[in-house]
Amino acid sequence: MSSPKLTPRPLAAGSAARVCGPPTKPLSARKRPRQLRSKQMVAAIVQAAAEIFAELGYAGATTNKIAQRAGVSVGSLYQYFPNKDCLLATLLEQHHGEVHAVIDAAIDTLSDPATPLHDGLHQLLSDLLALHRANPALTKALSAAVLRESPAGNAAEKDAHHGASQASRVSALLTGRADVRSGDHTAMAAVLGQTTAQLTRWLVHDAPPGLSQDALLEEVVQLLVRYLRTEPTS
Amino acid sequence: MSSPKLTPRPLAAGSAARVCGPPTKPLSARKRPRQLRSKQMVAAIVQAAAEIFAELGYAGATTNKIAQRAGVSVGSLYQYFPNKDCLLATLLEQHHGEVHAVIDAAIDTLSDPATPLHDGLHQLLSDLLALHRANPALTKALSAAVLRESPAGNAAEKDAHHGASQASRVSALLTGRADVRSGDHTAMAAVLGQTTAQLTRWLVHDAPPGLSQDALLEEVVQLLVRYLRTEPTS
Amino acid sequence: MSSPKLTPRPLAAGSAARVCGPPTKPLSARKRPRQLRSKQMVAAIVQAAAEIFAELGYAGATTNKIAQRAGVSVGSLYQYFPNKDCLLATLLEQHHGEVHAVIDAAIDTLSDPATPLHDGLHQLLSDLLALHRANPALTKALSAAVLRESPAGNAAEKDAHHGASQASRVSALLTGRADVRSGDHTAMAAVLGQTTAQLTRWLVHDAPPGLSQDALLEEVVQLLVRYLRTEPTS
Amino acid sequence: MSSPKLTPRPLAAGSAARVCGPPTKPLSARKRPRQLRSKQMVAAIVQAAAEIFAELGYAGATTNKIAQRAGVSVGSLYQYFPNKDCLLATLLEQHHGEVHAVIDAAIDTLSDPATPLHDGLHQLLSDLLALHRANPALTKALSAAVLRESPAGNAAEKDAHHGASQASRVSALLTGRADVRSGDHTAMAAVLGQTTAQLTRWLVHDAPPGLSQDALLEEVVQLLVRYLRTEPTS
DNA sequence: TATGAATGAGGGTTCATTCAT
DNA sequence: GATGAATGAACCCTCATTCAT
Repeated sequence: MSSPKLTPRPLAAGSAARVCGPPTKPLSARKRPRQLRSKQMVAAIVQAAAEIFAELGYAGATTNKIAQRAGVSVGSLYQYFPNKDCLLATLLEQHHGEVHAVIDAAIDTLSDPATPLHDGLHQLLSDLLALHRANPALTKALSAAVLRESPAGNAAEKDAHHGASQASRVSALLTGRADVRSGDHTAMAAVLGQTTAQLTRWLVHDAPPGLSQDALLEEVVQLLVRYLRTEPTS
Repeated sequence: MSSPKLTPRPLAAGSAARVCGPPTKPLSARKRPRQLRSKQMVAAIVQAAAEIFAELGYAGATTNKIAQRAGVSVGSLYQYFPNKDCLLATLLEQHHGEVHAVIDAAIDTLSDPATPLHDGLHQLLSDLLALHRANPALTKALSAAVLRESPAGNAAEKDAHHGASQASRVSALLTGRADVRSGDHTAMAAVLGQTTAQLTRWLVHDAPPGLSQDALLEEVVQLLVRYLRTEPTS
Repeated sequence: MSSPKLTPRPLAAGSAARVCGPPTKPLSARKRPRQLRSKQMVAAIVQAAAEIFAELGYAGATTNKIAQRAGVSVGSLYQYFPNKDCLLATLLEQHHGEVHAVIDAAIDTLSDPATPLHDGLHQLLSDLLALHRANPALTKALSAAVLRESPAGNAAEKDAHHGASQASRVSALLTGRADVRSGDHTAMAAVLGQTTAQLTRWLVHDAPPGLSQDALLEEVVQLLVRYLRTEPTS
Repeated sequence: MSSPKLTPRPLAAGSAARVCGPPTKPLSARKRPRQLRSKQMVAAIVQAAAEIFAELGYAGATTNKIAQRAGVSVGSLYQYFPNKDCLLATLLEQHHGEVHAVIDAAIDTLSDPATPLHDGLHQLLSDLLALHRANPALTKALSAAVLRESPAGNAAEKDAHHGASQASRVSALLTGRADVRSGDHTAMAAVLGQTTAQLTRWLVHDAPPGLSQDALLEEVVQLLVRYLRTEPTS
């Protein structure tokens, strides 16, 4: 520090290479009951972390507060999450999983040529908004945390990987749809993805007052639709 | 690295909401020379803060390091910036100033009907990118920091205010241009602004590898142009 | 690890390379008063450390306790001693200094051929005993601490170096005295040194009950004298 | 590494001075098999403790690591050794047992007037060195640990007791040998014992580089022989 | 009796902020 | 004003020990 130090710590103690997240070791049937306790404990900790991060932000959160909120001792927390960063990584992974699920669903929907571009994108954005609105404070805290240098690169990488595979699916989707204009579909998919992600966050966390959310949502949909569609010819 | 305590020190009595930034009090002619020293000092501190934040991020930066880099004592730093957050706020304000200047220029350019939408927007994005690229690490650190809860709400508000006035100018601009489709120009201006801001950040800090920056930039321009323009009729 | 440190911990906690001991930077005349305060502070901390180590041992001692005993804040302690080990190293260095002074004096005394071997050695042992008896608990704690792995190798090295130079002086001394038998004086000096050091500790800390300290001291002197002297011929 | 708290946990009521070491309670014939398991378990734990102490030192060792190395649960470890210190005490006792065996052998050898003083002492030292060299790291760790305050006074006392009986045997031996000079044989035995013990440690753990171990060993033998023998008359 | 998850006091260290000089 | 030594609350994390299973 690792010290408690940096990412090092000679850590400091806490070494760099430590793997994150609750261990998912295979276990004998004999251990079921403990296993159950573990699961519950991990769940409680993760839930508590989500709450505390949402309330105080990553920096303001302390492992002791999280443990307390979870109704658990710090020691137990550290049994399952070797350090604070791993708590964040876990939450991030979870969040990314949800986001990716929504996106996958949208990809599926839009893979059907019968689905109008507009409808598919509207659905996607609505779902993402719903996701964020389920716990706005948390998603905000997570957004803030990812920007810190090397949070839990682990989660980041995992997400990047998954994101990449989705990007190619989206790219293929664009190519496959007749109502999408030609162009560099790879680049377009990337722009599409970022725009969706960023504007969703914006709508949830910093929506300009005085404008209806629905109207703004529709605007964003328009932004995307008009970007993608073939020029309507007379 | 202690966390940004929400209630750090027992607040000194009567310091409910300390104002940020270097004091700009009017002063007697007698104090001119000191005034000068002050200016230089403040400048040195701000510069040092920019460097340290860029290098270590907001959380990793310490007021002592900043003071040292500035060649000044911590005490002096605290004379001009009542706390760490104010340093951030100042940097933020400065950055916002630069951004708004670029935007204002773009508004001016696009106010000329002779300027093609595409060209004006391309210029805007190029300039913003240049701005970020001048010190990517810093702008990244600032981006990360703004998301923390209550950074220096002060700066945020100031920016919001200025942003609002710009938004209405943009709105008017849209209304004034014949090549912009009709619609809720207020909402469109907001979407336009956010998209520009977020995608600029994206291009500078997280551009997807394997795609040319220029191509992506052009894609973003397309995104905006197609969003705004009237449908091209045959 | 820890918080978002860039150069982590790890720190393991407290990195290896940190230099120990109070800083001895040259300073302007202007800083005299502070300098004085510093000196006093360092002295108080060292004294407190000596007491606490003596009372609780190295492991049982805490930097907070030491700071408290010194009437100083932990922060100040860390201003002068970057970590706990350095406190130990300082104490060790100080102790070694005293020991070496005593030894140097004995070497000088015995360099005079007129000084009987017995008298010189008796004096040496008496002085060393007095040194240990001045603060038996501390010297015991120090003895215990040096054996820990890599305490503050710094001090150890410094001592080794000084010790080596003394060893060669002793070796020369043996060679120079007519009443010392011939032999491998280098090895003899080493044996002499170790025997002196170890038995001194023994006499102070673990003297067997029921035997007079004086008698034991004389025995040790005999041990050394008989080891060194030429065989008394009839 | 937490320090050896002197009053760690609120002492369980009525556990004023917990006895150390594996319980040696007499048991029914029925329990034989368990008895066997116990023996093996204790042996495994002791062995593991020896390894871990040797590798990490007393302070660096943790009961969990020891249990793991022994292939046993912490709980089991605590069943046989009420606390960490007892592990140390056990190891110490074991080591002392071995040392005393060597010493007893030497006493026996030297009780034979036909055995030259030199040869007997040389044998003694050789054997002690071999003992230490069998596991230098462990003996070093043990040496370091004994110096801590109140290690397991238990073992210390036991050793002291045994040591005392040996001391008197040695004293008698000295008195009985014609080639040993007259004097306070009690004191001489004590000095002899300590010198042997300390210099043995020294030779194994801190032998000065550049000098042959054999030569040093012979020097130590000389030290002792010359201390004890009657003056060789012409 | 064996297990190992759970506990939680306490440790070393950091750093925003103050204040005597 | 300027300085920087001093402060001390708080942080992350460890590990000896307990106890439900």
